[in-house]
Amino acid sequence: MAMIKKTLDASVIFHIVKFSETWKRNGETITAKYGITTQQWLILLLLAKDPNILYFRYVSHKKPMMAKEIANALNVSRANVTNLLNILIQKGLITQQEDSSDARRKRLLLTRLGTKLINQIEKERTCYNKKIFSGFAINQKKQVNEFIDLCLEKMYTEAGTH
Amino acid sequence: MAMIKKTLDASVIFHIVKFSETWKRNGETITAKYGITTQQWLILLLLAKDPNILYFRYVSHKKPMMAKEIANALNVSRANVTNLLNILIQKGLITQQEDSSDARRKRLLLTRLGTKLINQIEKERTCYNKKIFSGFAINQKKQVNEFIDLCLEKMYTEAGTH
DNA sequence: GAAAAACAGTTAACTTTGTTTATCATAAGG
DNA sequence: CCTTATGATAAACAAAGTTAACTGTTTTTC
Repeated sequence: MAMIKKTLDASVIFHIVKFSETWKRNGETITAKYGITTQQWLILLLLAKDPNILYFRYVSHKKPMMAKEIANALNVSRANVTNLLNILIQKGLITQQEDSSDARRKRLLLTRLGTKLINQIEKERTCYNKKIFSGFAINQKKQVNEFIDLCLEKMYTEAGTH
Repeated sequence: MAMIKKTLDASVIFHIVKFSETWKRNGETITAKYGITTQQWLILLLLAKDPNILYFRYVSHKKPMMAKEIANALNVSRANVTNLLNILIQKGLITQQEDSSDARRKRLLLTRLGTKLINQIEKERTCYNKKIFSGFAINQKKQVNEFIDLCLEKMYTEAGTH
C-alpha cells in the first residue's frame, strides 16, 4: 500500500492548482456570455497589452504583437496559435496586418468590436476580483505575489522546463 | 483602444495561474518518464488517498474509491473518468472490483505495479517541492495556504460555479 | 551576388482531455 | 411488480494542443 505523507509543501501546491482551475472555470462562465473561451480571451488581453500579464514584464512592446509572441506568452506552439487566431478573425474580434518592413511578419490588432468586448469583460473581471479578494490587506496580496514570484524563478532555473 | 489598468488583484491571479501551469508542465516531464500523464497521475494519487489533496478534507474515505467520486474530486464528468480509467486499467496500474453490497458500484484499486509507480514518483515530487520552496519559512507557506483557502471559499460561495 | 540558413506563418493529421446524450443494468420504495 | 433513482458505459463530438512538412521572406555566409 502506498502511504503518502501529509506535507505543507504539497498542500500549498494543491491549493494553488485548485485556485487556478476554479478561476478558469468561473472565467469560462463569464467569457461564454460573450461567445468566446478563456483561452481566446487571454489572447485578446495580450493584444490589448494588459499590464498585469507576466509576459510583459520581460518583453517590452510598442508594435502590435505577432503570432509568435503570443505563442511564447502562452507557452504553446505556433500552429496552435494560428488556429486560435483564425477563430478570433472569423468572429471579427481581431485583424491581421502585414508588417511594412518584413513581409514574413503579420501584426495583430483588435477590431473596434474586439476592443468593446474586452472593455465589457474587464468590468466583470474587476467586480469578480473585488469579491474574491475582499477582506485582504494590500500587504497580504503583495506577500503572496512575491512568494509565487520567487517560486516561479526557482521553477525556471533549478527545475527543468520553461 | 482598450486601456487596461495595472492592479494588484489581477497580478495575483496571473501569478497563481502561471504557477499552476508551470507546475503542471514540469510535472508532465516527471510523469512522462513513467509513461503516464499528469491527469492520470492525479487519479492514482486519489486512489492512494494522498492526504494533501483538498478533496479529502471534505469527504471521509475508508472504502476504495468509485469513478463517481473521482469525477467529483477532479471536477469532470463521469464519462471522462471512465475513459481515463480504461487507460490506467490497460496499463495495468489499477483494477476494478465489484462492490459486494451494491452491484452497480465498482471499486477502484491500485495494483502492485500502480503502487510501485506512485512511490517512485513520490520521491521525485518531494525532491522537486524542496527545491521550489527552499528559502521560505513554514509560516510563510502557511500564510499562502490560508490566503488561497479563503479565496477558494469566496469563489464557491459569492461567485458562480463549483 | 548566389547559395545556405534562419525565421514567420500555415496546413494536415493526430492526441488528449473534455463534453453531452443515449443506453443498460441494478437498487430501492411504494 | 412497477416506477424511479443510481452507476457505468458507449458513441459522437468539440476545444486545445501537438509534430511534421510546406510556403515564402530575410539574413548570413562564402
